[in-house]
Amino acid sequence: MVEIFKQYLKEKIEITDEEFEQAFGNLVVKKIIKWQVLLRAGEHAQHGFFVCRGLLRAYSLDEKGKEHIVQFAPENWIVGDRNAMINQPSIFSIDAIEETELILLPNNFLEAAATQIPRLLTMNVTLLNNAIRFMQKRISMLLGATASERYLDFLKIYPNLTLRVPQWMIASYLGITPESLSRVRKELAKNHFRP
Amino acid sequence: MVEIFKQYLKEKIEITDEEFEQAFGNLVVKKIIKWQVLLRAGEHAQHGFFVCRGLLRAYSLDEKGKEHIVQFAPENWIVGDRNAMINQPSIFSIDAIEETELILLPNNFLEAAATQIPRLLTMNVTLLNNAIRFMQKRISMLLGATASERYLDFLKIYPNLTLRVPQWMIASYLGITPESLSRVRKELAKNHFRP
DNA sequence: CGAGCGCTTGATTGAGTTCAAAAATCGTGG
DNA sequence: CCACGATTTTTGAACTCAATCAAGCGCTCG
Repeated sequence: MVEIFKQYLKEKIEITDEEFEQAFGNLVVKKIIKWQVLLRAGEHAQHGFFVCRGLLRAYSLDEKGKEHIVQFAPENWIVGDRNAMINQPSIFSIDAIEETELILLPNNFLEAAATQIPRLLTMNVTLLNNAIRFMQKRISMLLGATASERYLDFLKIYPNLTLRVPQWMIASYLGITPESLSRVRKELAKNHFRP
Repeated sequence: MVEIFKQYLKEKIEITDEEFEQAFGNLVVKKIIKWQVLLRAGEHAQHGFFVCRGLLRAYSLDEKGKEHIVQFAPENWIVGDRNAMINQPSIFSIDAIEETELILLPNNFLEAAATQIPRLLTMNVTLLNNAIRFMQKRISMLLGATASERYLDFLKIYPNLTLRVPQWMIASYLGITPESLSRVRKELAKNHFRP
């Protein structure tokens, strides 16, 4: 499993096997079952998570008790709570949609590892920038797109998740009801759309 | 004007006047008039901007030609395009809602200055994390909140912008029509709400 | 095998949009 | 400083997309 993370890093930055060992020798791999909770809103996160196999989701509850899925994290995604960095409770929860194998990334693991491999800092900034651009796109979409546009956008971003995520969760990610999503899909099917 | 930026930095990190001079001696201050454009979507951004006085907005256009305001940047806010970091064209435009005095922050100015003051890197990461949390909150809101909830949220985030930003722009930020915002305000006023 | 969950479908409702036009505010030149 | 034209905001009426409520179907897993 750690191999997968090494591969991921190698795509982002040049890193030798020796360097990897040196900086990430003691990574902890964790295997969790479906629906297992990794982080509960209000708690202080101890780790971020790199997904080797499986599927996680990050979601928040609004005052009305409604779930809003902020992000899915399939293979090769990192998900975690940014508030941990400034010692604040998490605003969202994280749990597993499938049985998942993941690597625990302690809150400041990148900063720590960077004492050995300074260019990890650059990578960290790149990752953060990516996250920001991703969210800016999402905001633009939520501001303007109709239900079916949102669904098409979801398909683009997470091409192979359609069958792995239950529809009511996709609906929650899109900010529409499961009923609406069902109708959107029906409409698209009628117009010969192939997912 | 540079004084304001120095003050801003001092609140974020311990920095002496000497250090500031050393790292930021050659900052460029720019004064722009109302409606002047600083960055056009599709261009490659050269700078981010720190607002000393005035008010900027970042907005994108969707395929239907509709404007979506991603962010306002009043005094002491930094706004810029993250795509510049990875040499990609900007997805949004930035212009001035008021006559504005700002400081140009060249794309890698923080990394450059960090050669002199390493703890600037930490600050950079903190800023990025803040941006992410801000956007996560915004996404949660857009997924679930009604028009009037959105407006109340806007008032909380930008308390003193109500009179400085035309209503049609606030509406664009909230993802509703100006007409709807007008009705929301009417309704709130009826219920003795004081802005 | 049946209880429960997820998905679909239908009918109804409602929040917000659209279109139109009046009222208020702003800004600019005389 | 005022007046006029343009822009912004408000108001009204009709409409639309998606939400809600409700019921039925099909699957799975206990």
